[in-house]
Amino acid sequence: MRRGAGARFFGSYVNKIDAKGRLATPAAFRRVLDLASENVIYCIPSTDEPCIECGGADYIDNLMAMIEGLDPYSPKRIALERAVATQMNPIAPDGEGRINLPDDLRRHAQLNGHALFAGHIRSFQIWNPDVFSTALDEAKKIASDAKLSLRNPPAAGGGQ
Amino acid sequence: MRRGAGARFFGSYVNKIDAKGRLATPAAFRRVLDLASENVIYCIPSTDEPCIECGGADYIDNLMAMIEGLDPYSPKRIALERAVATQMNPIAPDGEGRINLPDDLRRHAQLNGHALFAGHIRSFQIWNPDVFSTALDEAKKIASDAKLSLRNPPAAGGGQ
DNA sequence: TGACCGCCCATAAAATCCCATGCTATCCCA
DNA sequence: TGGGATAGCATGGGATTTTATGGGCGGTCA
Repeated sequence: MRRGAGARFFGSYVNKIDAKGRLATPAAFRRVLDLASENVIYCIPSTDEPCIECGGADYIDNLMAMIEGLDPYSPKRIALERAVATQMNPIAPDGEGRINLPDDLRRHAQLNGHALFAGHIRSFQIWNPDVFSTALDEAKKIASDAKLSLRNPPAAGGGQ
Repeated sequence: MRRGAGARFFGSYVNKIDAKGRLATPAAFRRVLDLASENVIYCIPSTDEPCIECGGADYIDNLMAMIEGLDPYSPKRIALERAVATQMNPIAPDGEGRINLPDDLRRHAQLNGHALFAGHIRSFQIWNPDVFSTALDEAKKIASDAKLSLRNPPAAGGGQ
């Protein structure tokens, strides 16, 4: 099984939020996160959608690198730093890989009894399952158009 | 050079789904997948047909390269990630090369007792055998016309 | 003092590992 | 060329491990 740099978040999983507010992260995602080396999941409310964006150490490293590529005192950079850093929640899962989301995150994603984990390759998102299903339908429509404009990357084999 | 870079999925095979839901992948396909280097088969429900699209590491690498070429937060990319990544299932075959398909995939392909593996050159598909036979008849009809639009590939540089 | 959090253990269901078994195709040697 | 030996393959089933979930307990901080 490929690990670390090459590992990706795939698939979607629905888990229960128990009476104590705990939510088990899917085992497949835990393996990608590599919690053994750093027991933290970084969670931030999406600015555009009612969901929570999550990732591990390399997700946050990549995000920081993109921001730090901007000019040090540009308004854009300062705004991004503020918007991202203040909203970011590093959450440590318990021994069984469960997390306890803060109230504001839970409210932002409209979570109640169950939560859906959606793999987004280098990150994953947490959704209310019902809200997600409509978002997925939307995405499929856009994707079926977008697919037609995808091109084979140079030097790669066939496939489409 | 990756072993199996030139290998292709040819032929069709019908295997049984046993009482535990396990399904043996044809040995010929296993060799193409090169499970020795990464024991995963990537499976996604086809958007257009009642079947499951499957491939190995290079299949997914190619797909991901197309998506990751887009800007990180562009709506198109997010839609593609959602439509593709959340529907993608990385499935690890057991010691005998058998896979256990999740319920949603099994339902999408209308699988019950037996499953048909259909080679598609760089990927393969899993079908209900009965459904496949009508799809094959359709394809044969279209193919006899489509052949006329085939052209010779450029002589130089193309191969690998 | 009381809500909450981190830590520990329990459990049932599901996934996975490991070994066994016929059957078939292939190989090898006379 | 023929026929026995051998290896590969799809399939079956018991044993083991993983995983999601539930609950208890002590500390801590307001």
